[in-house]
Amino acid sequence: MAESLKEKVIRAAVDYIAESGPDSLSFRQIAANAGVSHQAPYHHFGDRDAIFTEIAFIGFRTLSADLAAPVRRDEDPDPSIRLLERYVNFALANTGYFRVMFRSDLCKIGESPDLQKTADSAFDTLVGTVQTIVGVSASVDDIRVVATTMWSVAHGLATLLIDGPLESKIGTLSDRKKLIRAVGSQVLNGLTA
Amino acid sequence: MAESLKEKVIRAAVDYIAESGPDSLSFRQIAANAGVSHQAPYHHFGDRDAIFTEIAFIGFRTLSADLAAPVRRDEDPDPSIRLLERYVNFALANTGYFRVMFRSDLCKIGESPDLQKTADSAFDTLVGTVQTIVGVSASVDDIRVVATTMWSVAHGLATLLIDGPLESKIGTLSDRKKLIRAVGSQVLNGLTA
DNA sequence: TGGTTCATGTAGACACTGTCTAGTCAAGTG
DNA sequence: CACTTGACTAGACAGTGTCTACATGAACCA
Repeated sequence: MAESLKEKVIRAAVDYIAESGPDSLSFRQIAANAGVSHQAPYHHFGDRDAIFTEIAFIGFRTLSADLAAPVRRDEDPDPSIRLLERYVNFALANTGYFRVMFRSDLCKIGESPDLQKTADSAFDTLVGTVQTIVGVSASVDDIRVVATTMWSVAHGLATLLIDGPLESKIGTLSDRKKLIRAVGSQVLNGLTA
Repeated sequence: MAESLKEKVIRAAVDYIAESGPDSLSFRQIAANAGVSHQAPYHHFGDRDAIFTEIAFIGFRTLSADLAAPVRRDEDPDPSIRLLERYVNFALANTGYFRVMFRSDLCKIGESPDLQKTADSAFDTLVGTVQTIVGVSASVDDIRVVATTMWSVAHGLATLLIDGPLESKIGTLSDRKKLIRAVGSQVLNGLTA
């Protein structure tokens, strides 16, 4: 089946966002590139925000699936490092989605129940992984703190890698895979202490 | 001395960005609010990007000063928790600046030597603090990894707090000061292990 | 079969935006 | 005095999101 206009628009938008950010994204330009009138996309998305909501939705669904996927052979055996790696790799491989997912001005998570549910499920996957790390006997507060720590590290590392300032500062250690694992084992020390 | 138009424009822009993000910021609106023609601000800033560059510049200068400030009595005695607290507090108290500083599409750090220098100095302050934590005997690679970890945690925590999804997930622990210190001591475990 | 509905598209208009260009006006300077 | 300079106004332009009206063709049903 041929790609529908809706899919075409999303793909073009995500590609553009990964390249140049969401701000200068022009609906009309995308429509023109697709060889279609400037109003055609509006039949699939109510307004400009709706496309960002859709992009965030797909993004959270993909992230959730990535985090919950079965362990592959080439991944780190430690679950917390693996979690960090998967989160950062998702962000780097899906920058167009990632850039939108956490921009509260672009997609109002609270206003779309579907989006809210998908975002929650991604977070639940993360909490579930954390639970296997700290053990079932841990208190609710402990789990929350560990989950927040893990999420912060992963999100911060991903953001800093994507938005640039990190790579240029870190220098020789900028081999990403090595850097991610080094940071992961650093944090891991704290979790198991 | 009365506030100049340039200062007025920056303050209005930062206030707006903290409230609604940088995307929908309108130069013309700000000019109108200041009771001035739509072209007046352009006399102080070459184009739309120039104001973001200026905002980022002030932001990095402030962050650098905050991180390097002498220890106050009400702050945590542990230097790494204090670093985390200061970084996150800066982001929460200066959201308008923070939102711009790490948006590579808004302010091209590399294109402005002044901005580059200020951003570097903020990072150097961070690395300096890390050095006092891990000790002078640590290897360069170790310092880099620890600095990256600290920066990632701080940046991720700040971003997640500002952009929303964290507060609603963490629930009872959402008292920010407590949360920040809990995450800090979690990571601290890893650094000192 | 013929009429209706509906998804999917086109086209024109509107207000708003950043930016370009030209012009105004007062303060300072030789 | 003439001239420059800094700070501002004003008009025009193309590009944008959005509103509205209209076209078309497939699906559905009496």
